[in-house]
Amino acid sequence: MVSLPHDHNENTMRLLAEKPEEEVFTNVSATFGLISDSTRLEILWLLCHTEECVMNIAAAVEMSSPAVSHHLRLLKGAGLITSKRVGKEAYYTLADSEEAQLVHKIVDAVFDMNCRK
Amino acid sequence: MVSLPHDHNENTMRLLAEKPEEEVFTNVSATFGLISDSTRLEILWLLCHTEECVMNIAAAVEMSSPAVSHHLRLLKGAGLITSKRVGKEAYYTLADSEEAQLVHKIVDAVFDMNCRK
DNA sequence: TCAACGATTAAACAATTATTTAATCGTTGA
DNA sequence: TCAACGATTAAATAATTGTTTAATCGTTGA
Repeated sequence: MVSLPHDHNENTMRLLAEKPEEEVFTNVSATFGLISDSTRLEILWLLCHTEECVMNIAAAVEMSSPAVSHHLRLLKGAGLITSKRVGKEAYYTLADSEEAQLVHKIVDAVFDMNCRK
Repeated sequence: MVSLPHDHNENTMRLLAEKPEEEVFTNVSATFGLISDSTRLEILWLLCHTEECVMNIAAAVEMSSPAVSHHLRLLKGAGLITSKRVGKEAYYTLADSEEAQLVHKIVDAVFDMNCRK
């Protein structure tokens, strides 16, 4: 329950009463954090459209495999991508979850907008 | 034009041919960067629903005004919010632009999803 | 079985980003 | 006009995050 120094908008107090928990902001911002790094976004974009092993992903985004591995771990930890091991290779692709679908849609929407201007 | 160490998915080469420019990834990830900080997300959420001065925003998110000012500057620089000065106060609110609308929609969608679970 | 390969991990380092503190600017009203 | 207030800026500091390097793990095929 916060009190405001100034009182010029009755809207605000009502609004603050229904403000989501701190934790929700943390979780939501963490989701955006996953795609706020251009390398990681590039990797995710790739995995939205194909399934690939670490070496190929690394070549595609022109980064070392440890760096890519690190980003993959974050994306996987958040449940946005999945992996399977086939022989020596680990293949990554977009997860089949509601969250992954939503992020995919969101990424597409922002790309659309950004490519129009 | 990249070449891949391995060749196990014909999809990928085709895909890479239409991969967006590096700059697009940078711009898009920067947009997500704006809402990847929980304080800034909280501020933006607030300004999506009301118009307020810096002191009240600072009280609502329980931060100092210089810190809030700094975040406001980033959001404004990106065109997501606007401000007007009335007397001593500066009032901030969501910008009336296509980009701001899209970000608003996106934020709502992720909140919805996060609050259901 | 062991060398080669791809993937992962950990530690060190580099870079970026957020917050605090202190100083300054602009506006108002006494 | 000047003191009080709200907002902003700048510099210093703190915290977070990304990348490199080196070492390790798991799998395969010679």
